[in-house]
Amino acid sequence: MDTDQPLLDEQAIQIKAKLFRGFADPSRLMLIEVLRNGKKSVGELVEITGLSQPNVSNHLRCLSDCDLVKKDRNGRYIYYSLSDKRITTILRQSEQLLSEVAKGVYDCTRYNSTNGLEKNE
Amino acid sequence: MDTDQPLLDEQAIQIKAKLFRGFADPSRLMLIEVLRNGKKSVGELVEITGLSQPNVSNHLRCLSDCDLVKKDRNGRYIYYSLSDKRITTILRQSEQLLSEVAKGVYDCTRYNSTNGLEKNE
DNA sequence: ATTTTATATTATTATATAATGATATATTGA
DNA sequence: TCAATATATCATTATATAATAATATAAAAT
Repeated sequence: MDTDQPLLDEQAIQIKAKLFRGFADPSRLMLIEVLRNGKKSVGELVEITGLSQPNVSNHLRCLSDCDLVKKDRNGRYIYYSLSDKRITTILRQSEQLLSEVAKGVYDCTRYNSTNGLEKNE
Repeated sequence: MDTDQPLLDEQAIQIKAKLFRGFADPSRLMLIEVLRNGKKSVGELVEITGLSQPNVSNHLRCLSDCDLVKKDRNGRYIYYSLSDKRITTILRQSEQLLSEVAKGVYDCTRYNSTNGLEKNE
């Protein structure tokens, strides 16, 4: 057994996991997916996603803190957009991966969140 | 305001978010990172990561259910390895993205898990 | 200045899930 | 068969975090 592997950089792991958590929530991911089509105001995001306004706002703040989206105020509207096109690349590649492993992921019971996709009307 | 966007495919979002949750936990991500260097038995993974054996086993089951890793029994040992090289690609691209947004992610306070990196001795 | 509209914040509650401890199930060899 | 080793399962507990409701702030228009 080879226990003398180069040590794992725990900080690097932590931060990478944290990055993925940005994509790992259905509501946040939905917002990101919508933003792939170009910038949107908070109100538009609320309408399109059906999420509540505070919920959208909270997730946007999270994504913005993580520099995954950037904001751009125009009058009373604040337009959000993806900060980096690598985000799109990662999403595209995940879709390709999913085309292989979708069934397994679908059936996976360890986590099975049903949050985030209820309408608010 | 354009509310007549093509409807979001909620099932697709759910499953994609679920895929990312595979990568979103430090312990699981650590296992995946180790497996980037080639297949390892459960015992080796326990040693290398410092996680407890049941914890490793649980996470491996999760990853295996999701078809992100595959198992290969050899005598009493079960060797795990990454199932698809797209996983490596996604990880590499996330590293690139992180090189841009690392500070934001690091500072992000919305989620701040400190789990998963304690030793078990 | 007040009202209206757009967005953000905050405290609270509920839920998902990670870690642990105890135990069970292989597999091999004596 | 029994002991030893390797891995898996399961119930429990603890924690992280998503959603909500209520409220606050900011900008523009009247």
